[in-house]
Amino acid sequence: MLKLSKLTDYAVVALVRLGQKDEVTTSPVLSRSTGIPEPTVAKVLKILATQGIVISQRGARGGYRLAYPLEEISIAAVIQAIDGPISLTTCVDGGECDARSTCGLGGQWDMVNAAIRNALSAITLADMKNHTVLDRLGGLGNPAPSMLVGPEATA
Amino acid sequence: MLKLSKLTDYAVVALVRLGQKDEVTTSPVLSRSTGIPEPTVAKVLKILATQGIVISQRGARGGYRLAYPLEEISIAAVIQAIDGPISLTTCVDGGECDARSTCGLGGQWDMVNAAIRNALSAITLADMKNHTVLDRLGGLGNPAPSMLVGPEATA
DNA sequence: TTCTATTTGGACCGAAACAGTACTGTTTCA
DNA sequence: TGAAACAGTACTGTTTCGGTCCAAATAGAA
Ligand code: FES
Ligand code: FES
Repeated sequence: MLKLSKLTDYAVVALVRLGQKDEVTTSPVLSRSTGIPEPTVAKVLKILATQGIVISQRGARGGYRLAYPLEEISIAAVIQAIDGPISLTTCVDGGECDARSTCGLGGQWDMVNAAIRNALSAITLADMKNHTVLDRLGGLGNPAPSMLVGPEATA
Repeated sequence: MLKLSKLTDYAVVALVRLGQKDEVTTSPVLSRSTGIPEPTVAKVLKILATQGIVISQRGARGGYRLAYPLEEISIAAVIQAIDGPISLTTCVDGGECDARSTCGLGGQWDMVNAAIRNALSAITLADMKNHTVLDRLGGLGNPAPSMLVGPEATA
């Protein structure tokens, strides 16, 4: 469905919430303030900690805090942290593709990947919080001439 | 992993191949010329047919042909046909999200979705075939200030 | 006209990835 | 020393995905 995992969704919510106070916050507290079930938010935070996006403080009175200001954390970074690398297709770089020899459109996918990566890298968590995405980008990048073909395919 | 399904990958390959001859082609033929396993390419074509991207002709001497020229079929359209709608998160439009009330960043995801949709809509199958993506877009849209934060997260 | 070869159409099934949960161990502060 | 909080791992149920199989339809030949 080309949708990012629910975990990533939660991660963004949690991170934005974290960025609102500049102090360590525990998983239970974050769970209550975000509405995300506690075990889940804990898992997400753990992953983000290993990826260096949040800094953890163990022990009593411990918790998590952002490793960078919201302005410096891009959506792409969060997605990569949770879901792994952003490569749309299997046939990139060292990827294996059954049809490699006959396919014809060799590494064209890399271009598509780059396009998406760029789109996601241009949006920061601060933008998510402040609703300023359009401003910063000056209008969502390239015009995009409608969806083309668009067999309304909304099914 | 934010990767699109292998089926979509195959779909693009098959469609580009289809666009090279302006005549009906059968699944077995396409399978041989693309290297994609026959049952799989058949399935892909079937889906594309229901979505109106290719036109099917049943019976003996039947096969498939493109419903539009390659220039008018965007990557986004193909993805939507195979993988369903492009909505990165569960909490869009009518989507359900557990944390709706407390999350704070209401419909901000819609913006992200739009960004991706635009990036994908700007690339057509003809671009894939001719390697002219960069030309048409004048440089992949917005600069994208590095990945930001980029905890190399390539794991 | 009938029959058959050919090709698409739709249903089915097994495998893999994902989300969520639970438990145990380690660290820190009061 | 004890409680609080994170770290890591392992397990389980569910969903999605990739692949296979059989039935309906059409064109052409007999
Ligand atoms: S689609 Fe994989 S090599 Fe072309
Ligand atoms: S993340 Fe779902 S409503 Fe905000």
